[in-house]
Amino acid sequence: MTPAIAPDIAVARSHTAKRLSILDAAARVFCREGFAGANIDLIAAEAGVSRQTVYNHHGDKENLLVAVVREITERINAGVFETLATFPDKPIDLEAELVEFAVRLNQNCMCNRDGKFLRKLLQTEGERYPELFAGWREHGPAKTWAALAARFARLALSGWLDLDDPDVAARQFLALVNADLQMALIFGDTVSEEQLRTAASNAVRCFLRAYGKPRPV
Amino acid sequence: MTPAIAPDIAVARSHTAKRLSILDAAARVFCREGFAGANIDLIAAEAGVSRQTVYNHHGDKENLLVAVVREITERINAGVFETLATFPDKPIDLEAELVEFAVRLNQNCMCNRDGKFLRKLLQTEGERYPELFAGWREHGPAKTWAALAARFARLALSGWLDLDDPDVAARQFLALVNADLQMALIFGDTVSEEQLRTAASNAVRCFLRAYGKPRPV
DNA sequence: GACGATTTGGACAAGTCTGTCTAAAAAACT
DNA sequence: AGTTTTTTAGACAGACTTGTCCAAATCGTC
Repeated sequence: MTPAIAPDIAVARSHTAKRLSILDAAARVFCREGFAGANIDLIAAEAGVSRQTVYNHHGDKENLLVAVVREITERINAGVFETLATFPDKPIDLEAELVEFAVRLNQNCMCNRDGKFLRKLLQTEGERYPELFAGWREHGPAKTWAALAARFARLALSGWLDLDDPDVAARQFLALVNADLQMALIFGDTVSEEQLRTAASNAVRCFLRAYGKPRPV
Repeated sequence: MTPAIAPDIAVARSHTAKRLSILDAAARVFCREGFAGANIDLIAAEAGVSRQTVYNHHGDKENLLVAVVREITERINAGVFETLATFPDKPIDLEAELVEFAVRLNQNCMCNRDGKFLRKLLQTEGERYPELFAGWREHGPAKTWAALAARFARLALSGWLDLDDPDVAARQFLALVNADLQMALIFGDTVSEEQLRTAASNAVRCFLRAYGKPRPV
């Protein structure tokens, strides 16, 4: 078996490596130059691959965009899921733990490279290829909001929070967390961890002033 | 005098009309297709003008982008300034008046066509032409935040609010107001006034739960 | 009706980009 | 070592853009 499987794996490894390299370069270039301005020769060069190879792997330029979006969406969803699992369901110090959670959320989902790429691609090409992003639209933020809302609802039930509408609260939490980062995100600046922590801290303080309750027994 | 001025005015009127028509069409096309994808023939057609006229007015394609950004930035700044003047400095019913203010702010500044254009152009071309948007960056949102913060500080002084940091509160207010509109804004959907009002209402309720005080005497 | 400025439509060269094709080279497999 | 698959480099046609040029047409004014 091994002699039959090993080559497949080897092929798959190099094949996949090139595939990822191309998707990576394509994401960078699409993001930097926009779809129309993206040059396939440049993508190939940045991927360290010949142009023909790009065409071999993904056919069309439009097809390449589809593949890029699919790839990034999957990575982001994984990151969101992973981070949501670290939500402080049974907190000791709710404020501190929410701040840490917010920092993780931003680092893993919004502020990393994938987040920046997806956000920009959405803005740039979202209207032109609505069907491309329709999936993300429903499975991405909507799912995130719902999951976060469920966590907040639980905290409300166990007496930590006083909420009317957990869905609204979840959206507001995310909005507050990004309040101080708007400019940096729009301009694609890199955000230092200190900025991230300050932003999260401000956000959580406001959130808990609005919805917090004294620590339950 | 009139015989000397009248023709100038008439010329200026038609000249200005065409100029605005071109800038308008250019904004639409740049926004839809990105800088690289924007076609000058298309801009001319949408402006109802010949291509040569576009070149007569603005010379270069890059120059045209500069003119578009300048024009839109000015319009937006005017809208922000005008709306800020309607801030409820001496409220009777603070919650209701803040909601109305938030709705106006979104209608006049964030959610109208100019706001959408500028936001998208910034995302698309902000990194490529940083000097182009540097002015906006400092004079736009920074000024808005500061002005709004000053209004909130006044409300705190007169006993309506309990604030640590008016600047943070101002950013949070704006973030909250947009919390429910994120998706629509990213995808360029049109936002109904009802959505706007609900969003503003949720935002103000949260904001006042965090920072509000019982009505002062 | 004549004049001056602006606008128009179309032609044009120069450049860029996509997507295909080829034959040669490299890599992987048996 | 021999075979098969993938990759490469380069040439190529076709299409599309930008920016310029020019002669004809249009417009508002005198």
